[in-house]
Amino acid sequence: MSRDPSATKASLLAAARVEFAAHGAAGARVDRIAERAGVSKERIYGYFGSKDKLFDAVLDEVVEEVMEFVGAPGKDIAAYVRRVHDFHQQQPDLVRLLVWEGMQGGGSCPNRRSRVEHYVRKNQAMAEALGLETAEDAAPFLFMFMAICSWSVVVPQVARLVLGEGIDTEDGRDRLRKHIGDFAEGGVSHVREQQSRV
Amino acid sequence: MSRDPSATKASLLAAARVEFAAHGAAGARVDRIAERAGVSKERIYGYFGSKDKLFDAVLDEVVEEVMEFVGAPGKDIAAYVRRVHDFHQQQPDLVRLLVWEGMQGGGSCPNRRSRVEHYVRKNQAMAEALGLETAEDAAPFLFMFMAICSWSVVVPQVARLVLGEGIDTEDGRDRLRKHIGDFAEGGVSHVREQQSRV
DNA sequence: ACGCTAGCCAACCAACTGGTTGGTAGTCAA
DNA sequence: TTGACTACCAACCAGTTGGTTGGCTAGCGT
Repeated sequence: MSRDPSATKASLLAAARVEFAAHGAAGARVDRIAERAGVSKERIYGYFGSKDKLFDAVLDEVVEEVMEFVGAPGKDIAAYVRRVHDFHQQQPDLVRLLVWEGMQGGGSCPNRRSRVEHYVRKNQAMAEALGLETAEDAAPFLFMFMAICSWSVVVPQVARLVLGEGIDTEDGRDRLRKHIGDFAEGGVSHVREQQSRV
Repeated sequence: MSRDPSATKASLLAAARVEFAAHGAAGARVDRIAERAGVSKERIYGYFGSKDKLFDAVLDEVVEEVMEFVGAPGKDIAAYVRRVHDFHQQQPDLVRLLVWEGMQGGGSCPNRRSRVEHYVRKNQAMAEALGLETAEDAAPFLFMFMAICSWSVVVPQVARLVLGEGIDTEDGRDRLRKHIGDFAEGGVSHVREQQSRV
């Protein structure tokens, strides 16, 4: 074969990402990953040590990636939220990986350091956009945004049940998109009002 | 043994609920369910036919249950949302089962009929509480509420990362609780403003 | 040219999976 | 009591799993 370690590793990582996003760490099959990568599964153990460590590596990579893709929030918070929503809709991998991790994981969190750092930066950007003093003040907003932007990829069946078959249409998706943006905007301004009233 | 079919069935159902909520349909182990129920696993096949059908039965039961537990929304929408949030926090089973279903399921939705009915009723109650004309208008709000109320049980690791270790404390949870209620309230009023402006 | 290291794989393994089977024993009607 | 029916279980089965092993070979330094 091509005998190119870094290419093999990358191929494995890419295949693992598809598999893990689809089935989670527990449901993923090592053989399928190897097959999709066009490599012997032994290489997984050679390079990553174990299935779980491979999962961590994939998550790391994706989290890193998202930093580049979604720009910083601006003044128009509804637009930003709509952008995030679009991103998750088109590229559900990140959300799915995070949800798998949250649902299957035993509470331990690999790569804590770098991930905390990542969110601190996001919170700071958010604080600036919202005109808040500290990153901690912005955190709950970021969390809410993630929730409303991700929900329809996490429980698509519930979306169909609650919102009707309409979400499978262009028009239905647009309506939800708009709703999410406006909802977020209203949520932010109202919470800020409440807080400043103190 | 006790030789009481309905009791055996109930025991199996209860054990399955714990197992499925913890690991999902795919990750659940039939042997563990049987063992926890104190019954031979053959009974699962005798009563329910298959692992997947047992999952559906559990989901049915839980969805039915939640109808009783969470009361109807009133005028104070923030209070209602806080109540829902508390419910999910204390009893994560329903959310977890729905998320497993959404993440693992192939799009097919068992018991569609009764579930659609369930959400139609919820949407109607919501429409009434919010003073909206139709159930369809209320649906997106219900969906948003579910998202923000469930998110911290779906991705607890992200919650800890974004919001800081504080959420593991009484105080931190209270702050998030309040934030969610206010956020929802603001979201509702702002979206309604936008809509009436047309 | 030669040896040595590292990338790679086919074949293998023990453990575990969902699901089945043959048979035992309570229970109820006659 | 007998016979039939149903709840039940231990043992079993074939297929699959994550992970390992022994050996082959490409490519580099010498």
